[in-house]
Amino acid sequence: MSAVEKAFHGLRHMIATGRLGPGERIPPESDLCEELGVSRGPLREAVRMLSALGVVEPRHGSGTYVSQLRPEDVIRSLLLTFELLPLPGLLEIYEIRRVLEAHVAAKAAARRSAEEVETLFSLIEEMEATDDPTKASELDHRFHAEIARIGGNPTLASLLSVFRARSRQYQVFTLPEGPEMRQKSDADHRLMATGIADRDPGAAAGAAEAHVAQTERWLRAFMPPVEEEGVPGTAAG
Amino acid sequence: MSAVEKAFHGLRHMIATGRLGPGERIPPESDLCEELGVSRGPLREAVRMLSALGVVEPRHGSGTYVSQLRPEDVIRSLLLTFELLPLPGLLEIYEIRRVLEAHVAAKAAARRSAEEVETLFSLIEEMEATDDPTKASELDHRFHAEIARIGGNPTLASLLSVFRARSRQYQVFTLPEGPEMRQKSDADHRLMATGIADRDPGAAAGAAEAHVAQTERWLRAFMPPVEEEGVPGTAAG
DNA sequence: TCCCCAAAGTCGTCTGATGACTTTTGCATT
DNA sequence: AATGCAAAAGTCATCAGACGACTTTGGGGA
Repeated sequence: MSAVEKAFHGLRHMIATGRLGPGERIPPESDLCEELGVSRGPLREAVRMLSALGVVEPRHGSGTYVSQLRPEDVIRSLLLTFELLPLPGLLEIYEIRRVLEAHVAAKAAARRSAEEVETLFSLIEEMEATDDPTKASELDHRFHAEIARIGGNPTLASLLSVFRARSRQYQVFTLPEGPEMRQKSDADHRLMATGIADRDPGAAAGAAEAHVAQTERWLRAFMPPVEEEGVPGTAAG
Repeated sequence: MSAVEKAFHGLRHMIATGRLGPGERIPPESDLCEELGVSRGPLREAVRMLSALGVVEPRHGSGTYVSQLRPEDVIRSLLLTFELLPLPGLLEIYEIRRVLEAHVAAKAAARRSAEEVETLFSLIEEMEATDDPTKASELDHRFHAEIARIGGNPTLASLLSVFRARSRQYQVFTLPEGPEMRQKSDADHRLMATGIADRDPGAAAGAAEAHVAQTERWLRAFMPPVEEEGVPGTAAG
C-alpha cells in the first residue's frame, strides 16, 4: 500500500471508528505523520482527498476539522466534477431527475405550509416578469430548490441541486427559441405550484415530471456544446 | 487564490474545455507546474483531489490519465465517504432508495430478457439455499445490482450501488432475528422477480418499494451502531 | 525474429526551510 | 479590574532539491 493510501485509510478509519467526530479538529500534521508512518507530502495529499470529498475542511493557520458528515455535504462534493461530464451521460441523469423531482413535488404537496405556497408563487411572478435569461435561470433554480426544501429531505434536495446545476450549464433560455421555451416553462411551474397549493401530490408529481421531461427534450433537440466553464450566462447564482 | 486552488481549477479548466479529453494522458508534473505557476507539492495535491473525485487516475511510472468521465465513475467516488455518514442521514437515503429501486424495477420489468429472468431466479435460489449471512448479503447485493443493470441506466445503477453499500454495513442478517428477516427478504425478492418476469412494471415497482421500506423499518428498529469499518461480516464482496 | 536489459520518462516519497495565517498569551494602559 | 494591543506559539501552505520505484521504450545480442 502506498504512503498516500496508508494516510487516507488511516484518517478514514479514525473517523469511521469515532475517534474523530464531526466538527472536531484533527491532530496537527506532524503528529499524524508520526502516527501513520508517512511524511508530510503524502499526508497532505490524503487530507486533500478527504477535503475534496467533503469529509474534512482545512483552515489555514487554525487546523483541519472534520465536517458535519451530513449526506448533503458529501453529495455537494459532486458539484465541481459533474460539470465535466459529457452530454451522453447527462441524459441518464435526466431520467433520475424526472423520478426524483416528481417525488419531491408530491411530498411538498403533502407538507407545504401557507407561507411556502406564497413563496413559490412570488418566485413564479418574478420569473414571469423578468426579461433577463440569467435572472430567469437563477429564479428557476430557486423555485425548484424551494420545492425540494419543502419536500423535507435535505439529502434529496442536495442531490437534485447537483443534477440541476449540471443542466443549467447549457443555458437553453439564451437560444433564439428561448422566450418560447420560457413561456412553456412558466406554465409548467404554475401547474406544479398549483398542485402543491391544492395539496394534490399526484398533480404536483405529474407536473414536475412533465416539466423535467420537457427540459430534457429541449436539450436533446439542440444539444448545444458547452465550450467554456464559468461563462457568464444562465449559470450565474 | 491558493496554489492548490490555482492548480485544481487550472486542471479542471483544461478538462472542461476539452484540451484534455477522456482517457488522455495529462502533461507531466514538471510541465504542469511551470504552466500553472505552482510547485510540485500543491500540484500533486490538486491531482489527488481530482483523483479522489474520479476525474483522473495517476499510474505510477506511466503518467496521469483523465478518466472516461462517465457519471457512474464520478458517483462511485462517493463509496468510501458514504460509509462515514452517521445513522440519521442514512434514513434520508432510504427514502431516495425507495423511490429509485421502485423505478429501476419497473424499467427492468419492461426491458428484461428471458436470460436475465433466469439469472434473477438462480440468484434467489442460491440465496435461499445458503446459511451463511455473509454469502446471503453478497448474493442480495448481486440480485439488486442485476435488476439495476437490466433497468438500463448505468448512472442510476451506480447511485443505487453506493446507497446499498452504506446500508449493508449494518449487517442486519447477523442479528438474532436474522433468519426470520431473511425469510421475509427472500419472499420479497421472489415478488420482485415475478413482477419482472411477468413484464408487470407496477407489480415489480410495488414489490421493490415494499422491500426497501421493510429493510428501513428493520434498521430503524434495531439501529445497531457500526463499530468498525471493514469488519468481516456481511459487508464482504 | 525474438528476448533481454539498459536507459529514459514519470510518478512517489522524504527532508529541510520558509512564509502566511490564526489563536493564545501576557503585558501595558485605561 | 477591564480592555486593548502586541508578541509568541501553533498550524497549515509553499517552495526547493534529491532520491527511489515503476513503466515504457528502444537497442543490442542470441
